[in-house]
Amino acid sequence: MSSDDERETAGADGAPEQLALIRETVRQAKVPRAKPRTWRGAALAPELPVARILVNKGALHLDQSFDYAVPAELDADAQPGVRVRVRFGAGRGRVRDGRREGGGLIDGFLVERRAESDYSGPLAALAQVVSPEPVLGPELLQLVRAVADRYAGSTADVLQLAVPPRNARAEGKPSPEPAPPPPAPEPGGWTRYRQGPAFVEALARGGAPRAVWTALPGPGWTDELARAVAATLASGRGALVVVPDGRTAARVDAALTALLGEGRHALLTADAGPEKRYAEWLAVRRGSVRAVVGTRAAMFAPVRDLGLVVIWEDGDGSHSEQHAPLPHAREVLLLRAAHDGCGFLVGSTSCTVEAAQLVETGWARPLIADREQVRAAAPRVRTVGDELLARDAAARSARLPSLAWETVRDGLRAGPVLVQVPRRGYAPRLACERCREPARCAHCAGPLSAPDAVRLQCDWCGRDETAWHCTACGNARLRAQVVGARRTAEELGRAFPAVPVRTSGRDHVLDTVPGEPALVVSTPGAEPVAEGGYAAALLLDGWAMLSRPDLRAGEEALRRWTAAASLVRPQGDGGTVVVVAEPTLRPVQALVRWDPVGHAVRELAERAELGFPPVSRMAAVSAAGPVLAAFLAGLELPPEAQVLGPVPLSSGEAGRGRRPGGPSPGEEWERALIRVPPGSGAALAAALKAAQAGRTARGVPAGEAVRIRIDPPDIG
DNA sequence: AGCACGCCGACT
DNA sequence: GTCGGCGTGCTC
Repeated sequence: MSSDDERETAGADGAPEQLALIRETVRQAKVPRAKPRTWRGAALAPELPVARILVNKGALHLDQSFDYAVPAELDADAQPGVRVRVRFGAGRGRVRDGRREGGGLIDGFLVERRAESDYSGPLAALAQVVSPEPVLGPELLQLVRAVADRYAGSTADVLQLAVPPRNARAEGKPSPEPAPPPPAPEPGGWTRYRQGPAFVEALARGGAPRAVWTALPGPGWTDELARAVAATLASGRGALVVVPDGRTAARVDAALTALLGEGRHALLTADAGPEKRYAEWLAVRRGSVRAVVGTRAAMFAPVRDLGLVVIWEDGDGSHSEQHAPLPHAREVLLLRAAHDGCGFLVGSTSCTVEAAQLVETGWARPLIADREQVRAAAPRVRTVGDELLARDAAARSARLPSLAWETVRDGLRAGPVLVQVPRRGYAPRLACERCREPARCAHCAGPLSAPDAVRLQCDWCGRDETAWHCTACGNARLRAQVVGARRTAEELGRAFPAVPVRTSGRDHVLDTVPGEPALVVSTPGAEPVAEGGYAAALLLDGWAMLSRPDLRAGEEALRRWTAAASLVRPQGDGGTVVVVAEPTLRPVQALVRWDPVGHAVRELAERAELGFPPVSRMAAVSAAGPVLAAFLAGLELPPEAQVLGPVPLSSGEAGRGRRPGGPSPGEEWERALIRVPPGSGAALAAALKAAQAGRTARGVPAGEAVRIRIDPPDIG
């Protein structure tokens, strides 16, 4: 029991308790718009005595709000957006001493004050206004609802992501005075892009340009990003930048500080403690800071009068929120841009299929550099196929082809050399033995797997494949692709004993390395920035990346290679990249040509042809077998929807850990995929949400949970 | 999720 | 008659 609870039960100053409701013996006949006049001797707020509350109870209802009466003494504080506590849940309540004892106190947000309630029953009173600080404004609430709809999730779940927990100390301190808008910046590095200066000028003029920015390799992008933010501020509006991790946030933060000085922007990352973080968030909400850079939780940051939203490196997996309903930062920012009519920028040295789609549909325009700019900024990229691996006698000790060997050796004379090695744990997938085309189901083009050594089965629709042959070359033999390159890197270190070896990986990530010769061994995404750029990079994880059972394997490999290669000096300064991968593969060729957009456009065309996301919208629904069958039977899907499966979920896929609502050990869970054509995504989400709401309204036994995942990432 | 209400069988 | 089994439904 909290101290608040005790205080109230004791009735010390007890105002809320005095206001307790007398249960009416006979329930009022259905009189709509009942006024909350069922109080005994308690004064209500004279104006707008009804408060609409979103209670913080996720599983209970998906969207519903509840009306409470506003006691006169809470009238002033009970403004829209404040945090409140209300009694909720005890059925119709026990009556004792002529007073109604409600359920426990739970947290909620006051979203509206009204004159009357639609609810016909007697209203309970607000128990407490936690603080008069309005934290949930109408724009943020609208966004929260839009995200909940987009992902077939509950408003309460999204609210938990969007509004940070309160910190009383941070709330007590006033935020700084807002700074006046800065002058519009010069275009700086944006002149390297054909439409770059126009984009920045449009922002400075108060316009809302939308663009997919394929950033040139090298360190220039942070300053360019800062200039886009500064231009937005110059127009008197706010800006929001979401980046994949704290390291990147720190780099953008530094660029903003260099351009704008201190105090004009907030840094919202998990690195700061709760008090600091909440203080920053409040400064944004109060309007004293107009620009934000942060990691994915910042996608909800309540920036005043939003003029620009930016997502950097939208292909990075950390842009997917880990909590229900698992929204993706790019999609949330798209919702914000659509609703607020603000500018939108997705930037990366690579290009996702989703970003390419934004351009193809005409919603956004490309911000790209001419080929000569690319040539001036990019390193030289060369490839080595694995057929050469073991043959080279000179490099046998490191099991490296001679080209890779020489590149490292030469690079080490000029500076640090980056070696990208795969992380462990990539699942191998089946591919054509001859040409390595991924094996796909003839019916739905889902990925094939071999549950036992004999049969072939589709992971999506569950059909057995009895006569597989490669659609690209006609071959009928498959192979499972497996790799292990970490040892190669270790041996590489031994092969250059005079050179320091530094590693950067999951548990120990380096920010930067000095410009002196060193071998820097890193897993993808953890590459340190080298002062002055790397002299060379060796990308050893080709097969591991391309063997992942994932639709995005090619795009993801290219993204990680491009990100690493972008840290290497330009070709003109001797920068060289060697990628150990089959030179004929599309992502490898795209890297050599430095053409991430071309790659994404081709992938997009292929996805369209096969009915894959993001051209179609997909949802994964999983539950125990019979529960799933009943759920699917009760769904009122749009007619164009196609249900694939269900198929049994392997225990690994079924759910990490034992989160509530997930399968318990030994339970047989299944998964169905539902796909709809472009334009029907909202209808699909609405159908799923309605079905889920129907179930949760009457409480669901623990074993009967149904998990819904819009845009499932793991559909192979 | 809790919790109360309600409609059934075995007790004083 | 009335105590209490848990099946159903509501929570402003």
